Amino acid sequence: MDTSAAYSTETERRILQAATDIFLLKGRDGARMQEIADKAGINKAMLHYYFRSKDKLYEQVFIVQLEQFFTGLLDAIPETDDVHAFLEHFIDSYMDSMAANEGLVRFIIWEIQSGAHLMPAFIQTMFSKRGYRKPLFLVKIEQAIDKGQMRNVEPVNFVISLIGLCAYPFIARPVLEKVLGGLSISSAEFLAQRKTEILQLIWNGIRPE
Amino acid sequence: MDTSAAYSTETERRILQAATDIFLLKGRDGARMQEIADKAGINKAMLHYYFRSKDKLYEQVFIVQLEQFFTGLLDAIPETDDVHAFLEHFIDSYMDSMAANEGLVRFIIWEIQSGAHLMPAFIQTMFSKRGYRKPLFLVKIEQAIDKGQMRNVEPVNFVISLIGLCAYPFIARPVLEKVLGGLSISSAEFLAQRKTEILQLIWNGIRPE
DNA sequence: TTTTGGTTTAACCGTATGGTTAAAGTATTT
DNA sequence: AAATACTTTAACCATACGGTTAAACCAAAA
Repeated sequence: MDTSAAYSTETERRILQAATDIFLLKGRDGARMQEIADKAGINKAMLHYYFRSKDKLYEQVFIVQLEQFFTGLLDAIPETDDVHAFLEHFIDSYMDSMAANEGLVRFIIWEIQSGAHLMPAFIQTMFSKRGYRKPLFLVKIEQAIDKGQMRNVEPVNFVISLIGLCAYPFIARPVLEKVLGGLSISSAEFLAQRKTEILQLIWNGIRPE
Repeated sequence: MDTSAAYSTETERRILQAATDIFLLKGRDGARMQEIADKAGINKAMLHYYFRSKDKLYEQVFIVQLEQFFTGLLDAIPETDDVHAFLEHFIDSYMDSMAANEGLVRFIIWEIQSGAHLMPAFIQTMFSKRGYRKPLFLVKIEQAIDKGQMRNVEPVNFVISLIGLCAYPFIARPVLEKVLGGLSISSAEFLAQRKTEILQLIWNGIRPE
């Protein structure tokens, strides 16, 4: 994953890139400043010179990564009013996004399990950058219910269900791949099958009575 | 959570109990041997005397905890042949179990994200203790499909969906509780609502065509 | 050319940590 | 009671780690 976007000096960029690689692989506690420095090919003191502390460096990496991920996610919410097409498109791009970012998924889950302490700051950053708009997703659901296009589900719970169905295989990836021997969650075959199974389950599950 | 079951000496039991508390709370890397010793009220050297190393101690805690969790889970698979009742019962007991073991969920997720390296050893332990039997869950699904009680879903994917729908709120708990301000995932109200939403979604979703 | 200010390096520091050890304590056996 | 084997303790050890510092380096300003 490329993080070099807007960071001024070459050194700063190399640090952030190396820190990203290491933090995604080993987590906050598992990562070592020396290892990051080595990977960046610079002196360890530079890490502190540019980012002050391990915590601050981690926070930077976290914010950049999460921003990229959520930006991709929000941009993937399609505009169509057709419920089936909407679901199909969302499931498709959300799962592709997770399949392509194994390290990032692990990173986010780690952070969440540690209490998601950086989340509020991140949410604020996102809001200030994109401007607040009422969650498009919930609006779409309410509209679809009003139009009788879907059953009267509880919108928030429905979003949790949809995300859960898509995300769970990636969260549980290491166990699943061990238990289901040989199967690869990111393989084209599994992904395709999973996508259609989710779509069918949801589509039948919300069909108006 | 009580872990004292079959451990011989008082000291051994106290160590394991303290280690469980600390590991569930702070994870493998975050936990300190000294802290565990203090909590157990014994000398740090005892940890190594009885469990050799931090890794070995962690492994013991992990196996005991996971065994308790999965035993509870397997015992919760109801015997009924009625699909709706089966689903209702499973969702109910699975979610109650997760709601009551916040620390354990975090612990398992941590371990999974670290690569689930202890899983194979654990699975072997479980098999040797309970004897191998073909997963009851999959058998039930195949039977229900044969009898025309549910749509022709892909069984493994269906299990992943069901588990994902139940587990996701607990996995994402810290974010959800922050984003949905004030809401408590373990509250009776949310749990009840979530259970019925899952059951409805699944039940409608697998209805034969 | 000298000065200045940012950048980089190697060496160093204090501390926390997992782990060890030798000796003391305690129960059990002979 | 003496010997033996197990248990517990306090002190200690080596190392790894995050972080600091003083000096060197280097480019641009004066």
